[in-house]
Amino acid sequence: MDINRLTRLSEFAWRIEPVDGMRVPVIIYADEILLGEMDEKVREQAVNVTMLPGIVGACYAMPDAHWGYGFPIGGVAAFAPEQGGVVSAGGVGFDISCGVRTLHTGLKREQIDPLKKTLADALYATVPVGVGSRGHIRLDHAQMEEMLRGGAEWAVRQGYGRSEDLERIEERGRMAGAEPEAVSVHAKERQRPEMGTLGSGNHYLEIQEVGEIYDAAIAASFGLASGDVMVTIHCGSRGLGHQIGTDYLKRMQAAAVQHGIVLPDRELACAPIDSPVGRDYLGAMCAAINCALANRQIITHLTRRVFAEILPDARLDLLYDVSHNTCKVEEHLVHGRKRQVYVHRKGATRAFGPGHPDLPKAFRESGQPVLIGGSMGTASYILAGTASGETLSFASACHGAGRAMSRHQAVRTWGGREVVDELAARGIIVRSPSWRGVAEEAPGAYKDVHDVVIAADRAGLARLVAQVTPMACIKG
DNA sequence: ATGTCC
Repeated sequence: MDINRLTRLSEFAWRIEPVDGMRVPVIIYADEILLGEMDEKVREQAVNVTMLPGIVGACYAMPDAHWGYGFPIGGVAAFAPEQGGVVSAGGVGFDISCGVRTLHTGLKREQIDPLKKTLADALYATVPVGVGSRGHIRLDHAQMEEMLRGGAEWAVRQGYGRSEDLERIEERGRMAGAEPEAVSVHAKERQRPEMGTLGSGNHYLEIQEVGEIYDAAIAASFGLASGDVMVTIHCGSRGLGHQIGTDYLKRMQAAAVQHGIVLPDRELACAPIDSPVGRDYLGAMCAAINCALANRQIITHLTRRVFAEILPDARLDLLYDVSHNTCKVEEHLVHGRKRQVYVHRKGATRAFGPGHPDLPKAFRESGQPVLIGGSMGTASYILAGTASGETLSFASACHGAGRAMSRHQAVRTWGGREVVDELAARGIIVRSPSWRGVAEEAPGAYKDVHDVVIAADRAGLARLVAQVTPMACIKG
């Protein structure tokens, strides 16, 4: 990105003034190097978003931002319904409520190391992974409706997990406002065989070791110490969320025309929050959030079953579960006044700071855990929400490394077998049904996640707490 | 991300 087109606010913040149809500014959080590597498309897309009706504050880009469908991935934008604010399917993303949850095994590296291969094989055999992977659960119509309304709370009721898990999930495991009737029959049919499956692309299940600690007090309050072994699950709402995205994109294109909304880009299709299509989408999207929460809950249950057989002492207590593709109604300060706004976070993690009333007691002092997944074979990071994030980004932070190279380019550059061998030489076991998938996800195809989280920390979006490094990765 | 093109 051309740095000369931006006004520098600080070492880690850049601004584009609102001109030519922009209703609010764009603010990008990144250091000069990350900004230099960022695609011009991020600037163009963020500028386009500021032209949508009812946008408030600014359109924000996180340090891991890259080119997405309509909205940049790593983008945050909030809209006010009383100002004709809109909701956009492209502003949430196709993998609705894709997210990350991290579990504490309660074990140290030395206890896991001799059984790493056994665990990787057993997890790979138990958790369905890959394109079109199918699970063992088949929900009938009534169960599907209950799942879409109940989320992880429903999953726990079905025996997939523990009631104490729910405290450690955004929305306490159940997103209010879900309307299963706003979800097409086709979307539900696609989801029927896919409950409890990991999917493909950047989704994974990883065994990780806590490495460096950056904030000792918060790490201790999260129960993290160097050498501890964690399990992280990264996946979303599978076919259901994707189909909802497809269904509503079409309806929103018509709705935008009908409501006279001028779209700078067709991909920004949207509908007023207070309109039939807008309300239906929000109901369907909340149902997809519940689907993703239930999905991660079932995979957690499968993971615990595997550990119970191999390492019966493993606790696998849930640290936290975050979603990074959502639109949520939240109260935020807009020009110094508290207002209810619809915050789109696409490839951006909610990062509520200390004292936020929606956080469970365990995180009232520290701020919520912000889980940042790296690429396969690189570190992941655990951060904590800050008070400053509220005014900087509607309490949002980055979500991952962000691609530096297209999938196509990655496949031309590496072979899957080569990537697996290289990682094995570094002690990282990879199990995947797809060599191509592994090549697409080669660590070199991603930006350096370390630079991304440093930028997020220095910009004040979230506070660095701990680094975790991979031991074994089950890859879709 | 995705029954990687209805």
